[in-house]
Amino acid sequence: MDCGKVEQTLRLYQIKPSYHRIRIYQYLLERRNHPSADMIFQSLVREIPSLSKATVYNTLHLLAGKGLVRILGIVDNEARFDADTMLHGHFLCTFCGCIQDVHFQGALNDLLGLENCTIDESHLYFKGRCAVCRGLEQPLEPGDEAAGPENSS
Amino acid sequence: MDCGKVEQTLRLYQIKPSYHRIRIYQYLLERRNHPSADMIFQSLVREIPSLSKATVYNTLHLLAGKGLVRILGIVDNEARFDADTMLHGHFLCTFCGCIQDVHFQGALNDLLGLENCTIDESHLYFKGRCAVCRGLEQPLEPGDEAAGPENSS
DNA sequence: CTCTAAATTTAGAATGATTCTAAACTACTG
DNA sequence: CAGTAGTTTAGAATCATTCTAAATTTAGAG
Ligand SMILES: [Mn+2]
Ligand SMILES: [Mn+2]
Ligand SMILES: [Zn+2]
Ligand SMILES: [Zn+2]
Repeated sequence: MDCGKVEQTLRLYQIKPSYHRIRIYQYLLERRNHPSADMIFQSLVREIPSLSKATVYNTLHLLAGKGLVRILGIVDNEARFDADTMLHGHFLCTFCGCIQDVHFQGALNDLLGLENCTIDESHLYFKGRCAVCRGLEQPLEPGDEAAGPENSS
Repeated sequence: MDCGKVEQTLRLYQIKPSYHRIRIYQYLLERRNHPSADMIFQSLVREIPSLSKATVYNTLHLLAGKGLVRILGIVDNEARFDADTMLHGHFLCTFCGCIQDVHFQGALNDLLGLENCTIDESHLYFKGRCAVCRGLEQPLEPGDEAAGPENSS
């Protein structure tokens, strides 16, 4: 992913493209892991030793507030982040911990009870056992970044 | 809600119906607030002064494990609990904090990418501003149990 | 009823993700 | 250079949840 392009996008969304912000957003765009704040921090701190975890949180919330990043509540006690803001769902394998994108066809025609509500966000989550983990007794050795099986889509 | 009926249901699900378990499950059945563990604890500890928060957590996880309760991840940093295990979605008003049930018509025909996965749980969440809070500058004074507007369904 | 073992409950400590705070640093302006 | 706003930092604070070990209750046997 081109760094200049990342910078442009940030500017487009009224975010001053500081070095840290570029690197954090770039990380999200390149790895489609749906990482936690700590996964981002651990990966980037190798190259940016001065990086603070507070900066990661600050930046992620800034990006989310501007609509560049979505916050997933699919895992207990830990936020996950996704630079893909198109409407799509997610599947969490409770065996290996991987999170896959789920695109769907068809739609919910009517949402009973929300007629007079304003909807800002929609989240569709599934949990279960992924294709790789089906039939396994032990989860596969997790990769460096806990990616689990590659997303097929 | 009849206490004997609650007891029966617990037994049906292989849960020994201790006094605390009955009261906690009964709370969930009567109030359809989608409460947090702490809301349950604060409400019940008035009548059961010896009640421990650990018991609330223990019981909720026991009930969830047996399929009598669903755990909602709709609110940041706090689990919410629902004794309604029928498939339905939820709407969180980010203004007043109420959580409403959302029943839907239509369905997702195909879930692309999950062909070889086992799905154990599905969650559909919406966030926005509820009918009562639309147009308000300040959220309504929250009720004792943070119920927000009554669920219309 | 009494005795034991298993199950349940309890208080409080520990955990861990996230948020807060105040200081240090950087980029820009004049 | 000096001043200001914006950014980053380390570490403390917060708070829901989990853990632990002891106390209590329950159920069954004698
Ligand atoms: Mn995604
Ligand atoms: Mn519900
Ligand atoms: Zn898996
Ligand atoms: Zn509301």
